[in-house]
Amino acid sequence: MNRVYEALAHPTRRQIIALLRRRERSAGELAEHFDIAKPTLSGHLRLLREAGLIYGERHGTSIVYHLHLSLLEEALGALLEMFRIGSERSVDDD
Amino acid sequence: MNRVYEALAHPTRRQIIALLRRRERSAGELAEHFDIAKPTLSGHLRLLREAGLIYGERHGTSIVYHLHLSLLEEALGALLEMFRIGSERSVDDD
DNA sequence: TTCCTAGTTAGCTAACTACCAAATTAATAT
DNA sequence: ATATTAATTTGGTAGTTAGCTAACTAGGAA
Repeated sequence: MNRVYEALAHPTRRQIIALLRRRERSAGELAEHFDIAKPTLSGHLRLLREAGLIYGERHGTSIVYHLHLSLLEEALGALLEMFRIGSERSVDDD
Repeated sequence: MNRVYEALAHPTRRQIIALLRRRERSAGELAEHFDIAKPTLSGHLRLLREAGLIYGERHGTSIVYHLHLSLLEEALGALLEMFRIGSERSVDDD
């Protein structure tokens, strides 16, 4: 879970997620949206992959990345739950 | 906004938020929950303060921290919006 | 004033992160 | 087998973060 929060901590990675939210894209397509070197982007993709937020499928020479939407929803749900937004505060506990 | 995500990236800071979600606490009370040196905790509090997620009020010698719930909700709302969970993907755009 | 408690700031080290260039792997085509 | 294209891994540097101890500041009490 911690990895998810860490993954979200970088603007580039949040934008990658936003882009994949619209549709799947190859690493090269994603690269066109950023002014950073390929290895740097590849590193961000690896981090997002390790956090379980995306996964890649090789199609010929290129690798197409997809968003693991279910996991993202789960993460956000956990976030909401953690802060218990909308629920009452308990009075008696530590 | 970026500061909010960065603030959420550390487990200790998320736990501080969770604790303050239940009720306000002084820095010292918070410290009891963690096995870290006071200055380290103070640093986390400063970071959360700079992200706008908490604020402190001095009461005598101690400083009582409160959660800025509205800002946290706003941040989570932005997160949901960013990923547009529940909405349709557009077909025509980049 | 002096002392005590609560917190923060300063200064430092160790560990980590972001980044790039160069080398490497993988798939396909010639 | 060789070449081409796409992407990742490796190796290195610069900057950042988390943690500590020691020193400092703020408020209240003796």
